[in-house]
Formats: sequence, C-alpha cells, structure tokens
Amino acid sequence: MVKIGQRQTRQRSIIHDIIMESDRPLTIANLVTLAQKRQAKIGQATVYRTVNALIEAKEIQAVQMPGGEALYEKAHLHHHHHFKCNNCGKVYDLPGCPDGIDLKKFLPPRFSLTAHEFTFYGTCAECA
Amino acid sequence: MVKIGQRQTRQRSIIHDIIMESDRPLTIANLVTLAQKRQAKIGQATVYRTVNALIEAKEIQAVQMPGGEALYEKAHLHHHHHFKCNNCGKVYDLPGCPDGIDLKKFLPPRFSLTAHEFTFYGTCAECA
DNA sequence: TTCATTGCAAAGTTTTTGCATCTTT
DNA sequence: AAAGATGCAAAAACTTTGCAATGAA
Repeated sequence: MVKIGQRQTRQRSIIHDIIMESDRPLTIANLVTLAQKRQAKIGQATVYRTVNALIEAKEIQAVQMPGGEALYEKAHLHHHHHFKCNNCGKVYDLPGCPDGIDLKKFLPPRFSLTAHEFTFYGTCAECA
Repeated sequence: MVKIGQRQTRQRSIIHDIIMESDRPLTIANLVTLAQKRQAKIGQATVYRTVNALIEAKEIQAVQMPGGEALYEKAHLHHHHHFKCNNCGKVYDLPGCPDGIDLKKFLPPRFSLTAHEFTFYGTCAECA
C-alpha cells in the first residue's frame, strides 16, 4: 500500500490501484466510473484531489492529448510515448523511443533539450 | 482577404491576420488581447467561433500543450514540431522533422500510422 | 481525541450557445 | 430585404474550494 498524504484511506488506495493496474492511461471520468464500481460513494472531488496528490508524489503522471483531454498513468520507470487510435479513441503506451533520431541537427542553435514527448496517431491492432 | 464562412467581416479578417502574421502559436487569450488592439469591441465568443471556423477551414491548427493549454497557429504547408521553453514558457516552431526515425520497429504489430506530433522541452536560445 | 480526508455543494475557469441586433451581400 | 455574424449574457462543461461530518491513527 502506498502512502499519499498523511493518512491511508480506502478511496486513495482504490484510485491508486486502478491506475497501477491499468495498461493504458485513463481519464478522470474513467477513474470515477471504475472507482465507483469498487466503492459506491466516491466523490468526483476526491478523484481530482487524489490524482493531483499522486502527481505531486510522482506516483502518476498526466498525459495531455491534442484536443485537450488529459489522461493519467503510472509514472513509468522507462521512457515511453503514446499512440491514439483515430477509430476507437483509446490511448496506448508505446514502450521505448524510436531509434536513430538526430536531434542535434534538428534543434535550432543554442536551444537545449531536457525532455520530449511524442504522440502518434493511426489505427490500433484491434481496429485494423 | 480570406473567406471564412459565408461573409467577410472585419473581425474574422483581424483574427485571421494576427495568426498568419505570428511566427509562434498563440493562445485564445493572446488573440483576444491582440484583436482588441486593432478593434476595441471584439467579443471572446467571436474569437472562439472564428478560431473554430478557421480550424474547420484548415486555415489554422491547434497545438495542444501538456498542462492543457491550447495554442493556434497557421496550418503549415510543411510538417513541423514544437518546442516549449521551460524558462519563458514560449512555444516555438521547429521546422521539419528529425531525421532517421525508425518507426517500423517502434510501432506494435498491426498498428498503422497516419500522423505524429512531437513536443520538445528545454531552454530556448533567448533564455540560454 | 485529533485533525487529515471525504462528500456535497458552491464557486471558479474555460468554452459554447441563445438571441436580439447589426452587417454583409 | 434576407440571412450570416456579432456582442452580450446565460449556459454548459470541467476543475477547485469551503465546510461540516467522517474516519484513520
């Protein structure tokens, strides 16, 4: 069990577990629905507060999609990127990073790089 | 003068020009401020409606940043990506695409790719 | 018992919509 | 004159906050 904030509560534990057990990033709406299956009365505010606390604690991270929707996933140990299916709308993790990128040539002079995030679009295997 | 919708209006022309003349993507707030400098009474709703119409018309495109903010820029003829400076917060266009990416190896089996969007973070030349 | 956390409802934010009025054609 | 576009304000959608009640330690 993970400690978030000062006290261990059933609500936080449930929300934490749902994210850790998911193989894909989830929206707030997803989390509310899934959490309420495990315990009827979980307020939206609790989900928002817990998600923000988990981000603060670096347990999870936000994935911002074009269009504006935010998804949340476990803070991965390994660098990875995302793929959104244009057909079913699901967002998948793509482990690793494409090989052979020549960033030196790509960046303007005197720009330095600390991070990057790639988002890919297309059709997933399920929808193919 | 560009035609958006059925009629040419001063408001649409102003908003269109601001985006076309900018070398960086702009937020809705940026657009409202800049537009009101050229003509006092431009309602926010008009900016939103015009931006949506311009996107629909493929004249401009949205750039979604992590954290949730959306920026708008001219629909480029050439494929490009974005760089956000962690220091000043400005978003820059990076023309072109990094060379030598091996996407075949990167995508899972039976996933097909139609588009991609890269976002880079770091320090820009101005802030270096 | 104490005080962090919760649920609910109220208050913020941001974006969209309804409608009377104004403008383009 | 007809109909699209505007500005304003109301509404909708999403997130945060205040507060009394609950529950973990």
